[in-house]
Amino acid sequence: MPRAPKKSPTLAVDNPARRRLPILLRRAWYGLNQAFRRRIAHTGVTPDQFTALRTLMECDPVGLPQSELTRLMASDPNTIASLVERMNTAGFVDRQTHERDRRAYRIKIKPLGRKKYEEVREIAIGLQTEILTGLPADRRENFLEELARVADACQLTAENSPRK
Amino acid sequence: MPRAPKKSPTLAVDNPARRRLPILLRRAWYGLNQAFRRRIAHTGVTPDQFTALRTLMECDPVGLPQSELTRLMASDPNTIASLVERMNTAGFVDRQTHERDRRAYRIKIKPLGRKKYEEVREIAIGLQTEILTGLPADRRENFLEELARVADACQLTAENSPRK
DNA sequence: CTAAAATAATACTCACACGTAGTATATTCC
DNA sequence: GGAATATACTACGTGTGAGTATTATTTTAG
Repeated sequence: MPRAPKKSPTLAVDNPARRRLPILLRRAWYGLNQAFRRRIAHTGVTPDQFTALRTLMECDPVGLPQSELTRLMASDPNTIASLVERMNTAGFVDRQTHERDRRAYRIKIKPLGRKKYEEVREIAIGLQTEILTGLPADRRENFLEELARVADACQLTAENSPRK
Repeated sequence: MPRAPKKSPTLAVDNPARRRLPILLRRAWYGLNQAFRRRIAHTGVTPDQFTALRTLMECDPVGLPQSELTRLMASDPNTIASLVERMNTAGFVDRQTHERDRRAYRIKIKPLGRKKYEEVREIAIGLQTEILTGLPADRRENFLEELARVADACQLTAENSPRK
């Protein structure tokens, strides 16, 4: 027996008539990042630097090893190395040799970094709130839950797609 | 009269205990992009180049002005200029002066570009399918619909956050 | 205990996001 | 029709993402 006809004819997942995950993710991320960058440009902090500051503020009792910061930011050791270097130059963080592992650094946020974080955080909260008004209030938590699942899947797939 | 207690106490929208949109979007986009880059590295095409190829394939009767490509990719004129230059050097596209506006270019996809597009497209479809299995099948369309709303809101907010 | 493997970071490279400033061409307004 | 304005693009600089290769140190295996 043939399958029952579907409500919509079967289209390839990349058919322009359909909603496509990569395109939507790209547009959402670029838009959010761009809006954020513009709104915080006057503070001298970039979006990625804010991510690092937030990570340090939330996880920092005595500072984080650079490798741990890399992991928490779902980023790359090279990227974080230069990011931390700029933030060190800017006086946002302090970079000391790790006390038990002399290969490693321990990154600590400095008072100026805390001050910048608090300043930018207000703007970040406003922006996130503004964006989420695009969804009905009773859909938001569920949407974020599903987005978290997709994010997990993306990260897992990246880890399972080796460099070669 | 005080407000009735809520099921969960009210947390700031950026409280680490909550799901946060910027963090999830960042993780999803970086993961997806990284997985895609690794899987197509052997073709010599980058994720952004594939986005350009797709845009040209889907909208191209006689080629697109560079500014139109910029708009469709939700990107920046400078970024697209260098992207197109690399793709021109690689032989994926052709860049001619626009026939009616001598300031502008007309970007056309070349046979090699089409071939690369078809090759990478298969991988892109596989990846997108793989990621979406992280969501129950009956949730996918709705999720994409809501993500599209969020993407719209992000893009709109970016446009309304002027450079200065 | 020493050789091999794993780990933390760096250096160099390219791709790309995007800001500012400048050039060339089009359009508009008086 | 000529000046002001708008548009399409380029040149150049900074910040960031990420791959390869290399160095220093730690851990592990034999």
